[in-house]
Amino acid sequence: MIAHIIVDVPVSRTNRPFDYRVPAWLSPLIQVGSRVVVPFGPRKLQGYVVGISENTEHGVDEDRLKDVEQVMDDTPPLTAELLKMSEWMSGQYLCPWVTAVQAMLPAVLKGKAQKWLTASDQLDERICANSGLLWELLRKRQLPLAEVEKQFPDEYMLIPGWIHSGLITTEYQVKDRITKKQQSFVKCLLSPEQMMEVLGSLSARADQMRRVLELFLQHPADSFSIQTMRDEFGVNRSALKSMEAKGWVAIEQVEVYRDPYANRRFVERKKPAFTLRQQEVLAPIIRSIQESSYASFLLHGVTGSGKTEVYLEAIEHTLAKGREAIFLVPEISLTPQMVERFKERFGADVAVLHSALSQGERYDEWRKIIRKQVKVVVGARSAIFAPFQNVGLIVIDEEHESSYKQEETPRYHAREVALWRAKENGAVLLMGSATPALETYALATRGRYTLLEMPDRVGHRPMPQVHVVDMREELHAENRSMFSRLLHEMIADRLKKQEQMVIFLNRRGFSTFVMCRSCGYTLNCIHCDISLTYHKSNHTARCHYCGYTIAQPAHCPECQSEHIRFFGTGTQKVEAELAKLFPGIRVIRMDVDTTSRKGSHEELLSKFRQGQGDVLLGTQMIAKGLDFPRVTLAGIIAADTSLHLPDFRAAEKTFQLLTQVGGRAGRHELEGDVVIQTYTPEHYSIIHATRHDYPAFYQDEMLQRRRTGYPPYYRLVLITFSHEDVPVVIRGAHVLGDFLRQRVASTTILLGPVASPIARVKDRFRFQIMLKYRDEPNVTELLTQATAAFEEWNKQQKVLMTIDVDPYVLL
DNA sequence: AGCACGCCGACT
DNA sequence: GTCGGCGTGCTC
Repeated sequence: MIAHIIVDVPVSRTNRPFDYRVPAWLSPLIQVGSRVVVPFGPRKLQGYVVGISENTEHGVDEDRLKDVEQVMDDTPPLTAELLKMSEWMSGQYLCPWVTAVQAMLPAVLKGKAQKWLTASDQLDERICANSGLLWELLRKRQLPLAEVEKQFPDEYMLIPGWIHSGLITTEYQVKDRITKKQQSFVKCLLSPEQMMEVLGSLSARADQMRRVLELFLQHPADSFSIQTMRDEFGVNRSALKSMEAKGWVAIEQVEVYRDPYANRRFVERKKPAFTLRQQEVLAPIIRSIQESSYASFLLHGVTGSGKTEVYLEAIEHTLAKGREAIFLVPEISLTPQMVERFKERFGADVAVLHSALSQGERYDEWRKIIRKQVKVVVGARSAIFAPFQNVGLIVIDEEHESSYKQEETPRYHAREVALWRAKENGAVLLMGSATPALETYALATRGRYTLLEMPDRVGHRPMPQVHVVDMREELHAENRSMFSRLLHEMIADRLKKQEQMVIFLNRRGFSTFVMCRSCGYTLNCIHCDISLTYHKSNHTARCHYCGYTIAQPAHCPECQSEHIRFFGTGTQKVEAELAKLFPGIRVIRMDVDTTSRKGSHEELLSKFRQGQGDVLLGTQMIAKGLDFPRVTLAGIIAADTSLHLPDFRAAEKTFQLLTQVGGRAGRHELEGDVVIQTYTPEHYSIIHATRHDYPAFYQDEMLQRRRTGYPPYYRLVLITFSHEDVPVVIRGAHVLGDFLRQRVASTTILLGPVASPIARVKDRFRFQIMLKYRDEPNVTELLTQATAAFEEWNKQQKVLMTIDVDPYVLL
C-alpha cells in the first residue's frame, strides 16, 4: 500500500505529493485525508494523505520509499470535499497545496516538527557531573532543542561533539497542540436497594452524603459533574471523595467541549410573521432548496428590510431537508446579538466560529461539526471550510465586506470559495447586502445570480431623513468645532427627548501621523517608507508594518521646535469635545482601547442597550449590524476621509459606510435622522447615499470603473516582489514581467514593474506588476508557468514573490 | 523551508 | 593541518 502525501513545506519546490509505504499496522487507520507524520530528508514532518494506491506514482522505485511513521487522528480531519477544494484553491490562488489545507483546519492541528535531544545509555552521573545540560538530560531523558538553546546557551556548541561520541542522540517529533478539556463526573455504583440500605445506616451528621444518595435514587443512571454537585446541591468535593473511598460512587474524567455560551440561557423566540416582500423573495429560495440543486441569489435589501429573517427561514428549510447550512458574517459583526439570534432559533444545532475564541474553543466547535453534532455553522471568513458532508445552503451576510478576502496566503475570497462549494454540492448560495459589491451586482444584473430586491423597511417604517452638512460653510460661519451647527442642535434635541445617538468617526485613511508644525517634518519608520502613527496610551510613535516604536519626541528632530504634534481626530478627542459642549452627556466610547479586553465589546453594547449611555461613539466597529430601538440619530463626522484614498474602491467604500451607519437610526417606532458632515457634498457617493439610491450609485460608479479600467470591467492580479537590494528586486520583477508580456492577450494590460506605493517594508524594497485582463481564459495556467520561470531564475537569488488574485489592498 | 554536503579562507 | 564561512541541491 502506497500513500501519496503532501508535506508541510510550503514552497513551490516541494509542492507535490510524495510517495510513502504504509506499514501493515497502520493500514487499517490511514485514509485519504489523514494527517500523518513522515520522514522527509533528514527531518520529520507533518503531512496530509491526498491519495492511496497500490503503486508509486511519483517516479521512485517502491523499495526506495520510506514508511509512513504515524497517523495522527482516528478520523481524518479532511473530508474528500475539503481535499478537492484545497487542490482547486491551490490552482486558483497560486499557493502551495498544503497552505490551502492548513487554512481549512483549526490552528491546533497544525503540527510543528521539533528537534529533541535524547540521552543514550552511556550517559551516567559521573559523565554528567560537570555539565548542567547533560545532568538535566539524564534526569528527563529528553529535551526539545529549542529549549536547550535558551537554557544552556554556553553548552550549545558542545552538543555536536556529544552526539559524535554517542552520549546523546537527536530525534524529530511532530506534536500538535491538541488539548481536550476534562471534567470530573460522579456516578453511583450502588443499586437502588443498596442506596436505601446505606441511607438507613448513615450518620445523622452526614448531610451532604445523604443528599447525594437521594439524588441518585431519583436518577440512578445519571452522572453529575462536580460543579453541578457543588453549585446546585451544595455538595463539596471532599464529601464525594470519601464516598468514592467507600466504593459508593465513582469519579471519572470525561472529555467535554469548551462552550463559551455555557452559562447563558437562550429563550426560544417566536417567528415573526413574514411581510409580503419577505414571502416573495423566500419563494424562489425555498424552491431551490427543495430541488437540492445549485442556485445562487443576491438579496439586495435596504437596512432594516428584514434580511436576517429570510436567512433564518432558508436555513430552517435546509435543515428540514436533512442538509447542513453555513452562515458567514463579516468578522466585525459576529456580535453576541447575532449569535443569540441563532442560538434562540436553532439551539444546540449551532456551532459558532469567531476570532474571539481561544484555539481550544475553536477546535471544540470544529469537532462538533466533523462529528455531525451540529447542523449550522455561524462564523467569519474561514467558517466556509466547515467540515460538513452535506452542505445544502451557504449564506453570506453583508456580502460586500472586505473581511471576506484573506490578506495572507492563501489569498482567497470566501465568496468565491462559497460559490465553488455550492456548485460542488448542489447547494444554494444566498448573498445579502444593502450595498452589494459592484462585482456581485454586475453579475446579478447579467443573470449569473438571481437578483432579489427588498426596497422597503419592515412595517413601512420610513428610511431616515439624511442631512448633508458642508463643512466648508461651517468654517465660513466661524464654526471651528468638529460638530456642525445642525449636528450640535440635533444632539441637544435628542438629549432633551432622552433618545439615543450613534456618532461615527470615519477613521479609514485617517492616520494619526506625527508632524512638526513649524518645519513640516514628519516622523517616519526607519525600516519602512511610511509615517509612524501616534499611540496615546503609552505616548509612543509606532510603525504599523514592522512594529518599530520610538517615544514621542518633545522636540522636532529637524528644527528643535516644540510644536511637534500628532494629527488626526481620535475618538478620545471627540469624546472630550462632547463632554465640553454638553455637560453631563453620557458617552460610551468603542475603539481599540476600550474593547481590547475579551468580552468588553459585548459589555459596552449591553450598557448602551440598557440606556446607560446617550451616545455610542466609535469607528468602523459600530457601523454594522447593531440594532437599538431608541437610537434616532446617526452622526457621521468627516464622511469623506475615506474618499481620497489611493484605492479604486474608495467611492464604493464611502457609499457603503454612509449607508450602513445611516441604517442604524430609526429602525423601530421612532423616526430617525442622519447627519453627514463632509467637505465634498457634491460627490456622487455622498449624494446617492443621502437618497438611499443604490442603483444610481451603481450606474455612476460603473462609469468610473469602465473609464479607469478596474473591476468589474477588468479583473486584476497584483504580483509583488521584495528584496534587500533594489537592483535585484528590479531584475526579478522584470524576469516575470517579460515572461508575461510575451504571452498575454492583446487586450490585457500589464502595468509595471514599478515601485510599490509603500516602496520599502522591513528594510526590503518592493516592486510590483499589475495585470489587468478581460479575455484571458487561462490566467492561472499562465501565472503558473510564469512562476516556474521566475523560480528557475530565483534559484540564485532570494527575491520573495506574492501573487494576489483579485486583490483588495493595492499597497 | 531546513538541512547536509562541499569547497575555499583564517586560525591553532 | 582543521574549523567554519555560506553557496548548492535535495527531500518519496
